[in-house]
Amino acid sequence: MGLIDNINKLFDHRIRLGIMSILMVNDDVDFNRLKELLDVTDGNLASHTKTLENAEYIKIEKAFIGKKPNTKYFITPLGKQAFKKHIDALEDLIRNPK
Amino acid sequence: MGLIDNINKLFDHRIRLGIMSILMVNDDVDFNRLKELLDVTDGNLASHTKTLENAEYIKIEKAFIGKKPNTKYFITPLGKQAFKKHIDALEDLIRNPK
DNA sequence: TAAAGTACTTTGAAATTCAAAGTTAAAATA
DNA sequence: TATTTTAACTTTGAATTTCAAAGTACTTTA
Repeated sequence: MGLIDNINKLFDHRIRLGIMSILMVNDDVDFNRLKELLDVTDGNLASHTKTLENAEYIKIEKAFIGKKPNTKYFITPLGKQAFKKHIDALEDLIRNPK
Repeated sequence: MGLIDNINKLFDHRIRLGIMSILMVNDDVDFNRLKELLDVTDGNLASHTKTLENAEYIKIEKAFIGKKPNTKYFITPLGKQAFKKHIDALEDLIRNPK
């Protein structure tokens, strides 16, 4: 087994890493806020959130705030767990690469 | 400026992350040892080391050990600096994503 | 009713990744 | 001496990923 096997491929990507990091510490974040924090285009953000959603690492909630449609993202328990494991693997790799 | 701008794209990739982590704590590591630690194919390892070499993050040294050719990899000061910066950005992102 | 905003989905091209096969040169073996 | 093996790649080509831009559907505001 290689050293990097516990590093989650889904989190190899900076944008997805950013999304997860943000969702780890914020109960909910909406589309535009994520877009602004990460400085990405709509389509790009949408495809990365979808990737994380397919893995059931995040979930989506749509609602109207006043008159405007609003989409919020949440991290799931599975996502939280996977992310923690990834961070642990990262720390391990960096501190302990034999 | 987005949250993830200080994350180095070259280190997004698990194999390159692994190579750098290993070279951060080992003065020199040879091709076969890297291959074994990371559990990758020859061609795959060669292309990732080349990517890091092109960025001048690592350097190569060829010699014969006894009768056998041997290739050693080292991290450069630039690479060390870039990697530290990346790790700091990662920590920042994870602890502080606003 | 026309224009603008939200949150996408689709598209298509470019970039990246990978294993496998091929290469080169030296070393060991027969 | 001829053949095989080993190290460390390079090349190839296919699959996958990434991305911005364009398109979509619905809603609100002017």
